[in-house]
Amino acid sequence: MPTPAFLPVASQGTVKTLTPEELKDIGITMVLGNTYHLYLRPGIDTIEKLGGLHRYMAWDGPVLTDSGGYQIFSLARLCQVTDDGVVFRSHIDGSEHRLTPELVIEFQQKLDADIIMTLDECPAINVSMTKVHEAVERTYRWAERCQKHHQSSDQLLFGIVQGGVFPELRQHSAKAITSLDFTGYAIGGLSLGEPKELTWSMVDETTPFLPTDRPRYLMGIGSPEDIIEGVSRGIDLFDSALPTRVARNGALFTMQGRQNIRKAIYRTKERPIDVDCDCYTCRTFTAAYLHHLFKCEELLAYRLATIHNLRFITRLMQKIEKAIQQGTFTTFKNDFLSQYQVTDEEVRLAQKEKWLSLPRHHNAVS
RNA sequence: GGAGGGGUGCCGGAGUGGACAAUCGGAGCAGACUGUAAAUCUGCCGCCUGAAGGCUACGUAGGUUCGAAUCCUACCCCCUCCA
Repeated sequence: MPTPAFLPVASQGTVKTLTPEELKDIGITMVLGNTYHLYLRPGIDTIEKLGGLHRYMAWDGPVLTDSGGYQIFSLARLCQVTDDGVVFRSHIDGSEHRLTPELVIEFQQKLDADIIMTLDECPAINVSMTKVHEAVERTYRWAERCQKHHQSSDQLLFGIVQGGVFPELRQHSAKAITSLDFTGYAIGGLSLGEPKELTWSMVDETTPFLPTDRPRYLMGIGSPEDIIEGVSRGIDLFDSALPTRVARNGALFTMQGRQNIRKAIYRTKERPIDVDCDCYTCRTFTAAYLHHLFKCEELLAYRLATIHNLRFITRLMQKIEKAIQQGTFTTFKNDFLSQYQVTDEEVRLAQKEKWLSLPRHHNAVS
């Protein structure tokens, strides 16, 4: 069973604001690139000519590239999905492009990533069961084509399970995708706005169908509390833009939960943002100084905050690993979650209300 | 001494008889962010209140009017120009 790992997002060939050296110091082992973004800019061939993504971004650790399936969802206005593939308009200049399962495999080969993903269709969370069903079927057919087209033996190809918030579709997709022989299996299409309980129940619908001897990758999950939940459900790999994005917006992870460094109470706080943390930021600067940098929109603020949040996550992963080895994971989980006070009840209910108010044809929540 | 311009909420700055507690910025305060079109977005922001509602407000003091930040009179202060 592999050690649980978190991959920071480096869509454009960079974990925003950090150098590879800093990532190493923080303890990051693998990063996530994005085929869609790198295809549009600078272009897959450009990166290939320059020696592949590792050399291009000066990162000698492993790289996992996402296929661009998520962008079909997040840039839906610019995309049109057919059985053949996706026709989309560039969000940069409006030019038209086409992505197919085969092209996506070729692109990722040219990028020379270590782990690559099949092209999947990731529908928005509030679409009808019929549409999600279509997406599940298409994702399966695309997975088949990706696998057929995948020749390189030194690149690991992962398949992706879809199914929205519908238990039967999750199961169906999991069975279908695992009928194909992939090195690892990902659970996609979650954490798109649905309530947490639903996210986890969908994970629980899926995992029983995944082979126990292959890594399981929960895509797009990356808050501290969610990583712990995921690990407790047998997930090995996580990625998310959350730790880094949230950092740039002033939200910092601490053992007592997420804290907004721009809050007035930090103006004069002489201690580091998280006294338990060993990151460069916490070793060197007071919360008051960080607060000031954020207020002034100084560029250093974003770097220091990103360093801290990523270090918080890598330390969390280390603690998780240790707890698993010692057989004390459940205790660790309970201790962590009780200390790391997640969103309060009021906020949770507001989120649920928001979710219930979303337009949909079939409501998966009873 | 004369001529002209101006004084609006924490700041800048609209408004120039009713739809104004007052556009819009900024600052301030709080919240969100999960396979990154994000150094982004949202809310609050005179006082009292959870809200309904009420109260006090546009330099000061009077006045005109059903009604004034907006019109009139006087005064105070600031800026520019001429002596």
